[in-house]
Order: sequence, then C-alpha cells, then structure tokens
Amino acid sequence: MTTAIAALTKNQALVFETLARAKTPMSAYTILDQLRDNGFRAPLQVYRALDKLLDAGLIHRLESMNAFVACSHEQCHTAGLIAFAICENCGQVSEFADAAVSRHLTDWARDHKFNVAKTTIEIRGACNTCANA
Amino acid sequence: MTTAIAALTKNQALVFETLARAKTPMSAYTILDQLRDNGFRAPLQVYRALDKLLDAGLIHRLESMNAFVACSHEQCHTAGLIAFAICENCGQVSEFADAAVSRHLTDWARDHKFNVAKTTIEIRGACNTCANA
DNA sequence: AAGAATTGCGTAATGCTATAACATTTGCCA
DNA sequence: TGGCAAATGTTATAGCATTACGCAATTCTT
Repeated sequence: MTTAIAALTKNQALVFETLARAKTPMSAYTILDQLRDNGFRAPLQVYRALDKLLDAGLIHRLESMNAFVACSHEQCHTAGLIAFAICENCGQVSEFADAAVSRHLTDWARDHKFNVAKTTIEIRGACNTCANA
Repeated sequence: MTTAIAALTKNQALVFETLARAKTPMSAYTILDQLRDNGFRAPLQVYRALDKLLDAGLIHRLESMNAFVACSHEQCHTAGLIAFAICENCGQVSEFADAAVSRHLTDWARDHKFNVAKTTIEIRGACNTCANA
C-alpha cells in the first residue's frame, strides 16, 4: 500500500497543491484560473479532481460558501465529525472535531432512526484578529 | 404591532405560501416557475422575497442544497441554534434545536475568541421511512 | 501478450444559482 | 402634499456545477 497522496494523478495533485498553498478556501473557478498555465482549460477538469480529493479526505467542501479547502489535519479522515469556523473577513478557516457535539448529533439520529450519510457544521463570523481590527 | 405574517408584502406572501405548501425544500428557480402565473418573471423577485423571509425567521436556507424551506416551528426564531436533518431520498426536512450542541459550539467560539454571526448544521442521509423501503 | 474493463482525460455545450445596475412605483408620514 | 424609504420590475451579467461524447491510459484476466 502507498500513501494516499502518492496515488494522486497529475490533475489531482495540481489541484491539491493549489489548495494546500492557498490556506484559505478557493472556488473551483479560482483554482481553474490558477492552473491555466498547467494546461487546465475547463471546469470539469477541476471538479473531477475535487471529487476524488473529497473522497480521499484530503480536502473539504464548505457548503456555505461553495468553496474548498485543503484538510488541515494530518489524519483528519480518521476523526469523526468535523466542524469549521470561517472568518467572513479574512477567509481563515479553523477546522475542529468536537466529540461532544458529534455524540449529541449521533444520539439525535439514533433516536429518530435517521441514517446519517454526511454532516455539515459551519460557523460563520469574525476571527479574533479581524474582530479586534 | 401586527403579526409577522401580516406584514408581508404581496411577493413575500406568495413566496412564503409556496414554500409552506411544499413542505420540502425548493430552489429559488423552482419557486419562480410556480409563480409565473402570479406575475413573477425574474429570479430577483424571488430572491428579494426570500431575503426578507429569512430576516423575519419565517424560512430557512439549506446551505448544502441551495434550497429553502418554510420554518416548521411556530416561534422558531426565538429558539437558538437550529439543526436540520435532510432525507436525500424524499426531501423531507426535520428541524430541531439541540441545546447541548448549541452550548458546545458556543463554548468553542468563546474559547477561541471567535465572533459568531451564523451557524449551519445540516445532517444529510435517509429518513426512517426511506431507509426501510 | 491480447482482450476486456475500469478509470482518467479533454472539449464543448448547457443548466442551475445568485447578484448588479437602473428605472419606476408604492406607501407612509411629517 | 411633498419627500423619503421600501418594494417592485426588467435586463443583463456573474458565478457555480453537470451532461454528453469520444479518446487515452491503466489494470485485470486469461
């Protein structure tokens, strides 16, 4: 077995590296623009790579802003539910796993016989730095 | 003082009634199509009404599917954080407020000096009925 | 190694979601 | 009744995502 990153194709690696460098969320079209020089010409080339990277747990999709970020945990796919705090001013994203929150939502699902596929938790607001500026 | 619903304008009322009848989430464009006979001609007419209804707490936006639902609580805007369980098969949405979840996320924000504007919690999956079918 | 199956890639076209910009109308109330 | 604020109507445009098709590369099997 090889590591997940070694298994990436050329396009997938290019998209992942672009996101990893950015540190803040990027839209698919922004990624596309940055990869024009690498031969990217159509949105689908980006979306296909993003799909695979999402499957591999290397990146996350932020539903509330139609954008994507590289995962900031080494082994985040092993963690359970992940939440995001997104600064609407500087774009900084904090990724965290809260076991208590995860447990309560799991309990709710069990009590209501709801079969969970995926859970999204996104906090929008201002980070400490921006709130004080 | 009048009730919130009495203060709605014609367009706002039309959009709200459309959502309330539907019981499942609708996109802005689906709403538009259903209101063509009522004189609606452009997306903006829908989006403007949706904005006001969101402000009034009469409807909710589901970030993970770019759609809107009528609020299912009488006085839900008085409740704190609201979470949604969305069945990806039948579209049914369950709206619930979990105090413990809310408290843990608030605690995280306080500990990290993050100034919360809005929080989104959306569970995607299969409802009990659909999971058994 | 040949053939089949799977996966990835390139391109064009299209569809869905949301807002900008500007003119006009409506309702309120001072 | 004049003036302001909010709501409306219309056109155009920006931004996000997928469908459809054909080809190329890779892997699996025999």
